[in-house]
Amino acid sequence: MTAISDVARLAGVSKSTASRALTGRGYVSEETRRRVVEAAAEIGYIASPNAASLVTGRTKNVGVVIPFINRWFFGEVLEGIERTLLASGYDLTLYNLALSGPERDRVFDFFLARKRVDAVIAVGVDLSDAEAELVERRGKPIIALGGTAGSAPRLAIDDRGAARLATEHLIDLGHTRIAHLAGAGAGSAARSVQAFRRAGFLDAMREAGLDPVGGEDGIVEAEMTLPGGYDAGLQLLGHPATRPTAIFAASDEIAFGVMRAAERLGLAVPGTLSVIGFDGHEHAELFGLTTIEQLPGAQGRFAVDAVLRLLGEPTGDDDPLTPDGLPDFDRPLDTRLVVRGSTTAPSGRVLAAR
Amino acid sequence: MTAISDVARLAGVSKSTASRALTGRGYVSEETRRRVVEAAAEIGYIASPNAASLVTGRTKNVGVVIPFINRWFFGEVLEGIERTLLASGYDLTLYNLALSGPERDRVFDFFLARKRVDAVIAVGVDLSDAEAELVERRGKPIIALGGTAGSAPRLAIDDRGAARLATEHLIDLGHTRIAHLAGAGAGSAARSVQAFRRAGFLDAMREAGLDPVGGEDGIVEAEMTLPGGYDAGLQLLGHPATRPTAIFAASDEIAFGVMRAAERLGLAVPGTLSVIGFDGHEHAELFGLTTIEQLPGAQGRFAVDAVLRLLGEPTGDDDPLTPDGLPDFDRPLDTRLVVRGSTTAPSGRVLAAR
DNA sequence: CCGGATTGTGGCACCGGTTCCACAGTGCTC
DNA sequence: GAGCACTGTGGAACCGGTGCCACAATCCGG
Repeated sequence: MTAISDVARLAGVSKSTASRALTGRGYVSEETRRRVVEAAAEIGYIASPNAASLVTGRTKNVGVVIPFINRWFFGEVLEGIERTLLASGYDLTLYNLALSGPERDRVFDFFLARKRVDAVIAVGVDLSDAEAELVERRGKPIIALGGTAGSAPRLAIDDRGAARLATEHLIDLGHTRIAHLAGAGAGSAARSVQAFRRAGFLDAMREAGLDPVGGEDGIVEAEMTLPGGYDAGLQLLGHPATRPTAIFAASDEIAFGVMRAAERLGLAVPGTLSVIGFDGHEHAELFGLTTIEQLPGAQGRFAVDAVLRLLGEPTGDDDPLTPDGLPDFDRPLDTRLVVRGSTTAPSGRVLAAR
Repeated sequence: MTAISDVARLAGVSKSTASRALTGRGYVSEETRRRVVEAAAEIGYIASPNAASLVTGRTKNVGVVIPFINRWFFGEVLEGIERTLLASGYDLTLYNLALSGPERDRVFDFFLARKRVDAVIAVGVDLSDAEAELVERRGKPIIALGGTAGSAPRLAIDDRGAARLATEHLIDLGHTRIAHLAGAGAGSAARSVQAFRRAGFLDAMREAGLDPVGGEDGIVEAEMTLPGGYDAGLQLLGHPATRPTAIFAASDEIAFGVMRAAERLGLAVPGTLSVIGFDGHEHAELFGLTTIEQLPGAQGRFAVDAVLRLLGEPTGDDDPLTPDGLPDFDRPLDTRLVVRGSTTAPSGRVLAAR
């Protein structure tokens, strides 16, 4: 266990000079710095971040709260965050936060409130005001990515507008019997991504004067996974009489499940059924899925940039997004409609049947 | 910023007594403990892990090195690790380690060598002896899960034996024209999972006196992703003359890609082509994929248990795996063959064509 | 040539805990 | 009743750095 005092002794300087030489803060002559650095290398000195954090109050560590790891969107975000933090010399502490329950409270009380992280990035979760305040009161900024965290700055796409766009794409193609496979929870949690997408769907339908097809109140909920989409798809497509000619799925994973269900039922996509997804999943191209593309990896990087700026870290980015150097939290993140083979105009046969 | 001295003052005791009362170490009367705990709660005291780590040398933090996040197997492992660590009060610091390159060196030199983590779990990577030693020399145990880390203890399935079993399943069904879609790198990195699976395939083929079909030397390599399997599948299945009747894919994701390629080419699975995968992917059931199932989530928990034992942490597990309380690193982790609809006996037509 | 600014260095307190040691009181054994 | 183990508590050193302050030397402007 080599300490900085060992380095100092070997280099023939005081602890403070050694510290200045190694951190680059304060005045040190070039000659002295060289000697200290050499001494450190010679004995394999590695600074203790703990000791440094204790006095500086900075940990060079960012906490990431994320509800799922094994869903494509979240995995991409996490990868983007990880790479960017690493490049800036920050560690990433992962909290795979369940949506609710005692485990969740524990994460806040026991983990996040402690002084281990400098900031928190909350991905795709809705933190209550109390939860957010618990962290912020301790001087740690929070950035919400695709969710909310009390009144903390929020980076997100325009889910509602994009969902509306997706639905309008189907309407423009001539579909009138359109269903929405909403993400589970779209009805309950008012501010969730699922709820926004559902609202956007309803916006477009209402404006076009169309009634949603399927389900009890016109919308079927599905777990945001491929099997979830499959099950909901079987349910929705099971009865020929009430079958829609087009489906807007709340995520690409749901859409893949629907396509699988359609295949199982012998329904041709897009011949008999058009499907549009949401996310821009990496498999969307291979399966020819029309979708609303967003870029989760880039969003992760973006969130890290924002956090580092809040921490006053130089980001080396000489083109700040706004004059004050902070990103414009009001501007939604980029999305675009990518039209592929899974959507087309409704077939004459089906139109006639209607 | 409340410190333990504030708690001590409020409770009318000394710092040391407050510390003992809160950590539960050493003698404190029940009455005093109660007063201290109350005082702590009253002022919202939260201990600084930094300060504690500085003196105890323990960080209650485990580093996880993992090459991919967005591949099913790794995502599952990560989730399993995360939950288990959290339940034991440990933090998880994530290092999304690329397979090689300067970033990789940086992770070792800059991050892992520092004193931030108590131990390292290396998932699906092959750490060189030098890399492993760099960490172990600092007194931090390493556990390798499904990879290697110098001479560190290793938890893994029997990839070679399981691959052999998968291949034998195809042979038992009567297939003779069998191809293997190996994971990219199976040829180069000798100790990789891909290489073991490839070897197991060759074991079975050799024993049955069969020559592998397809590719230059009888094996086609694929990225271990769905698109990777799709591309390799198109290539392998493109020429009717050399087309195999069965494929053993090195991962389920490759297998899904192959099935998609077969669909594109109009080849029925399993009618014309049998496919067996490897991993037990959560979508395998939905797609009727025969596979070698392993349980990555459980493996992650298992690795954490092993690490906590190495750290001398009581795990509350009163049924240790071996008498010394450490898992049996020589016994391979569980796998089993799960037969579903994607494999069957070769059709007469194809047999005749041969 | 003098005085203030700048550069370079060492000493020391301090961050917030843990732990060792000393000491006092209590209960028990012989 | 002496001796000892055990319980309970406070004082102080210490973990490994950082940063403030004092001090010396050099530089530069007027």
